Amino acid sequence: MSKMSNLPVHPAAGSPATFDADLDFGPLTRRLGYVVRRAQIAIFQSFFQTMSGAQISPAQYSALVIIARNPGLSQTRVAQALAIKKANFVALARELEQRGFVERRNIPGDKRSLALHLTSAGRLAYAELDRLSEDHEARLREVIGIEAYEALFEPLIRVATVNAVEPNLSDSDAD
Amino acid sequence: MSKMSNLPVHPAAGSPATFDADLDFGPLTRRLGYVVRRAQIAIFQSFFQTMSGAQISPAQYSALVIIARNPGLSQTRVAQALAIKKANFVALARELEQRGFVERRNIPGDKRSLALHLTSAGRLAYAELDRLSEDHEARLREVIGIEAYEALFEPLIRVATVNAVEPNLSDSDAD
DNA sequence: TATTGTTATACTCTATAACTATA
DNA sequence: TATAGTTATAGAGTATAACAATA
Repeated sequence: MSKMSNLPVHPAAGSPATFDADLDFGPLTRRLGYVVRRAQIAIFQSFFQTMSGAQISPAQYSALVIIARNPGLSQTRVAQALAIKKANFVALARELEQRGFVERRNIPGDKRSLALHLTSAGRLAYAELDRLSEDHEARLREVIGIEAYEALFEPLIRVATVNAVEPNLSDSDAD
Repeated sequence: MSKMSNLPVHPAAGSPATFDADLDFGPLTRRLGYVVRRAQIAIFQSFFQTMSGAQISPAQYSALVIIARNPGLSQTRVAQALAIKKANFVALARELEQRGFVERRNIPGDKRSLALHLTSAGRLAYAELDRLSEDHEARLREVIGIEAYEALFEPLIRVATVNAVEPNLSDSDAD
């Protein structure tokens, strides 16, 4: 019941994983999902290498960012922002608390909610993590060039909304 | 030990999952890994919607493509092409065989290897799947625009090679 | 000795349902 | 009734080690 460390996403790392030059990939290299998937795996592996000293997963880092920039949010709200089920966010939040990065404060108005804040140690760690992750971005820029790098964000963010609900519908389930 | 259907990657689908406009995401929207990850999840969900009739996962589709375009490859070779561990490819190959799409032939030269080929049913299914998946690409193009869409592939493929091993090293483990 | 396909296994991630205590 | 945090659980993905048959 105690696991200590939510890390791995696919940290086996070390291996090739490139596109095999003497095979015919046919339409695969023109399937955005396939290409994005391969890119995501590679980036996460690279992220783990860069962050190896810090023992932090991409999910943990993203949670720290949201909490740092939006202090006082509830767990449900942070989970929602990161598109994580609140049930699955519990373990993540708990570990960040146990490592002394995050505080879960009771708030006056509502005894159910817990407001998330960074501790001073959390702020320190976050600053360092942010620096490291910026180094990681720099590494990626070196691989694909600054122009291509810059050009990726807007379309990818747009793609991330393909399944967004139309704004004038029932808007049923929240989880 | 028999599971019949390797499907879901994250097919819960249906919900928003967009970037929350009234929260500060800080550096997150400038972290390629985060943006690529969110895009990948959205694309896979969209893929499942488009392919819902065909009952096919992205991994199964990609395997069919490789087998279709490179008939006679061994399991290990296909797994390698897709960056899947050969151990984990066993179930996938078995299901494609059980659904009548793929044949595993013994070859004269080597009694260990199994050569993978599409059956005629497999070729038929593959043609349909390819058509559907092209429809899916069209949908993505509509969301981000044709120019942005076209511009994504080359940089993403390049990113996918960030961790590629330098060509003049020990080249140890194969799996 | 090395490789192919395979099994077994552990761990992570995600989704769902249900509970509790509040509201 | 509805919501926040939580627990339990099942399914799917992935990594590792080991084995039998074959090379």
